[in-house]
Parts: sequence; C-alpha cells; structure tokens
Amino acid sequence: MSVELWNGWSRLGPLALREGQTTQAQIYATLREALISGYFRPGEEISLRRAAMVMGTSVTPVREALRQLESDGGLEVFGGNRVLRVPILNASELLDIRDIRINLEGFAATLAISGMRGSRLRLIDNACQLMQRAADAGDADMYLENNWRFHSLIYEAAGRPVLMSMIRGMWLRVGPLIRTAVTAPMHFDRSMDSHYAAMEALRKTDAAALQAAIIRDISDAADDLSASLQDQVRTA
Amino acid sequence: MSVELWNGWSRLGPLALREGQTTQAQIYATLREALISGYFRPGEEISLRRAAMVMGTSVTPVREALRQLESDGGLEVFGGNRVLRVPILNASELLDIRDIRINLEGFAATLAISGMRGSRLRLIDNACQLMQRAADAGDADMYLENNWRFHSLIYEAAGRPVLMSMIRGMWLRVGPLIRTAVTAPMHFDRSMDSHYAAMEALRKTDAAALQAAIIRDISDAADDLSASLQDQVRTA
DNA sequence: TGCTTCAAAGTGTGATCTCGGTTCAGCTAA
DNA sequence: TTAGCTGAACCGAGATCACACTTTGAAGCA
Repeated sequence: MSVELWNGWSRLGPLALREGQTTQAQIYATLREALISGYFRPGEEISLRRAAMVMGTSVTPVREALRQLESDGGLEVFGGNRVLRVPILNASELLDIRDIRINLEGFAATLAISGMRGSRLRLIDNACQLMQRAADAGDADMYLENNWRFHSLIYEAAGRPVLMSMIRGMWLRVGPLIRTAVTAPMHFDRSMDSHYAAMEALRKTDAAALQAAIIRDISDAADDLSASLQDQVRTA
Repeated sequence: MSVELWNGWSRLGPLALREGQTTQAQIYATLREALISGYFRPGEEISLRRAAMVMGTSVTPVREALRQLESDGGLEVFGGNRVLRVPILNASELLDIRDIRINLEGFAATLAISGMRGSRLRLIDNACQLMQRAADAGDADMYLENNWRFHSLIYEAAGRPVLMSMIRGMWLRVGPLIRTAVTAPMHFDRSMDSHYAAMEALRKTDAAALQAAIIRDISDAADDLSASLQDQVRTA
C-alpha cells in the first residue's frame, strides 16, 4: 500500500469527540462528507485498522461506519480479501444514477418553489456567487463545496426528509468522480449557466423552469463524468 | 419486554450458515426480507442480544446488520437507550415515500418494457395468478410475498441495479405497514385491478399504460396505508 | 393507598483478541 | 535469469468483555 494512495486521509484527522453522538455516527458523517467532496479517488482502498488509527479509535466503530457507507453505495468490497474501496463506476451505472437524479432532484425542484422563503433564497444566491468566484479562481474545492450547498438548499425547501436522504445518497456515489469532472473543458461555464437559470426560475417562482434547469445541470454533469470516466480508465 | 411483541421472530430461526457469505450479510438479508414481508409490526423493538440468540451468533454481526438497516430507514433508534425499533411512520413521511415510489417505480416501469422477455413475462403472470389465489383465500402472507415478486420482476427488467436497490429501500420502509393495509376494505380488489392492467400493458408492450397502472397501484396502496396509520395511532 | 427509592436486569457502545485468509517481498533452486 | 516457494505482514470477521446508561419493578415509607 503506497502512501500516495492515502492522500484522502491527509485532509482528515483524529476525531474531535462531541457529546451526544456515537463515535460511529461521527466517523460515518466525516467519511460521507469526505466522499461527497471528492477527497477520495475512485479505487482508493480504505483499511479498517488504518482508518481507526487516523481517527484515533478502535476498529469497531470504524467498521460499522464503513459498513453503512457500503450499504449506501459509497464504498464497495473488492477482491478476495474483502477490502473496502471507493467504487469505480462504469458507464451503465453512471447512466443509472443520472436518470435517478433527474427523477428525484427534478421532482424535489418542483416542490421546492412553494417552500421557498426569502432568507433561503439569499443563502442560495450567496452559494451561487461563491461558486462563480471559485470558478473564476479555478478553486475546485470551493466550487464543489458550494455546488452541494446550492443544490441541497434548494432541495431542502421541498420539506421531504426521505427524498433529501435519497438525493444525498446519489451525490455520495458520484462525489469521488466529480472532482475529476470539473477539469472538463468549459465545465464551469456550462454548469454556471444552469445555475443562473435556476436562480432566475427561483426568483420568478417558476417550478417548471427550475426543474428544467436542474435537469440540464445533471445531464451536463453526467456528460463530463462520462468523459472523466474515460480518463480514469486510461490512467488506470 | 412482553413475549407478544416478539412474534416477528417466531417466523425466523437460527441461521443456516452458507459458505461464501458473511454472517452479517445473511442476517441483513434475512431481516430485510422479514421487514419487507411485514413480519415485524411498526414500533416493535429489536434487541441486539435477543436477535443474536435467535440467529445463533454473537452480537457483532447482528449489530452491523441492524446498523445497515437503520441506514436504509428500515429501523430507527428510539429513546435515550438507543434501542432499535421498526419505525412508526407519520402521514408526511408516508406522503414523502409515496411520491418517491411514484417517481422511481413509474420510471422503472417505462424502462421495463424494452427489457421484457417471454420467460420473465410468464413469471410475472404466475405471480399475478398466485396473488389472485391468495386474495380469494384471504392469505395475506402469500399475497404480500407474490406482490413483491410481481413488482420486483417488472422493475428488474429495466436492467438498472442502482434504481432497483432504491426501490427495494422504499419497500423496506413501508413493508411493516402493508400487512395492516391489506385488511382495508376492497384492498385486494382494487390492487388486483391495477395488477391486471399492468399485465395487459406488458402484453401490449405499452410503456405509458404500464407506468399508469403502477402509479395507480402505488396511490391506492398509499390511501389504504394512511387509513391503517389511523388504526395504528388509535390502538397505540 | 400512593409515592419515593433503589437495586437488578437489560440496553447499546466500544476495545481487544483470535482466527482464517490474502498479499507480497525476498529467498531458494532449477 | 527466472520460476516457484516461503514466511512475515496485513486484511476483515466474529466472539467476548467492560462500561455507562436506561428501564423497570418491587420493597419501603409516608
């Protein structure tokens, strides 16, 4: 196991133990955020013992957290040794996920309009501006963070917790790929076009237009993800 | 803890250890099927040690299986003691789940037409007939078993594993309620109407008609579930 | 009779240990 | 030089134990 493969852990550290939450829940939340943010590369292996060492706990809570992530599709077992790794998606799985996202996030968008308040709209607008700034500066970290914030703020307005958790599950699966997708030519520009269209639809409280903008964003992203899939195979 | 609450376990027994599968995976699969089939009532508590005793294993694999089910929404933590129990859904969660099902299962239905083969169609027809027979005999167990088989056979024809797993997750959440829903007046008749409509659409390879039949089935079931929700609150 | 108290039983959580298996570097022998 | 072997290191899986906490029910008191 080369150290280079473990760069995902370099952004993480020992757990800052908070009361009222189980260790397992904190590890799960930490790793899920890391996966959505693309800290781990597709194919990167996650070892129980090493993870426990980084987190400063025993393997027991780590195991349960990783098992949960496996159940969510954020990790997969690999090889005869049953090592857990970040899934390497193929084209058909990507298509599968894209269509689910179009259905669920498109539906959430139509519901979001009626649940939209001024304060939330300002937060969404803020996230949109920060994305633009990140795109101008070429800051992928800042861009991805605010991209998730932008979308989740919209979907949360739908007031559907179960729907929200399913959407989050989809982002967990594509997270590790997104970081490579943003390097696609013109990705920022095309993506921001959809985001501005969504903002306009939100201001006009036009549910159909918002849904269309969201669906276009997902479709464009899926195209770039497919392209980065080729790179991934080529460099593997 | 009264023994009466534990009737869900009476249908389960010690694990028949199969090779090539981890104990944890077998426990998870067993309990998920039991939940989908409605063996456990909403609010029923699941204890690690008791479950381990029934399964004939230690608590470790049971713990991971239950944690996974909690992550899927099939179980929830309850009270200060963090006991796991079968979730008691409220009306808004039911609405949330219904709409997700309409989106995902409706979408899967449209895809299923092109992936349909004669052999699969015969299996679906068989499940439909068994459902009718169970409805005539008032056999809820047999009805529910073939209901899930009927629907899953259709959705699997879409050839979308991720979509399929998300649909299964939704059934896991409503499973414990369905058993009480089938006692609703005319439930069998209305449900079988939709099923026959689906069969006809399958034979005509009419995607739109199949989608409409599935959506109607889900909507009707949701109405009966809401009604059974009232009973649940009243008897609690 | 009704209330408080307290101990026993039950709960999940996390750490530790053993086990069987895989992986891989380094050595031996052809 | 290379094919094959070997042993150390590492992996996850599962059992067991200690611990803190909650629940519960019966005893004891007002």
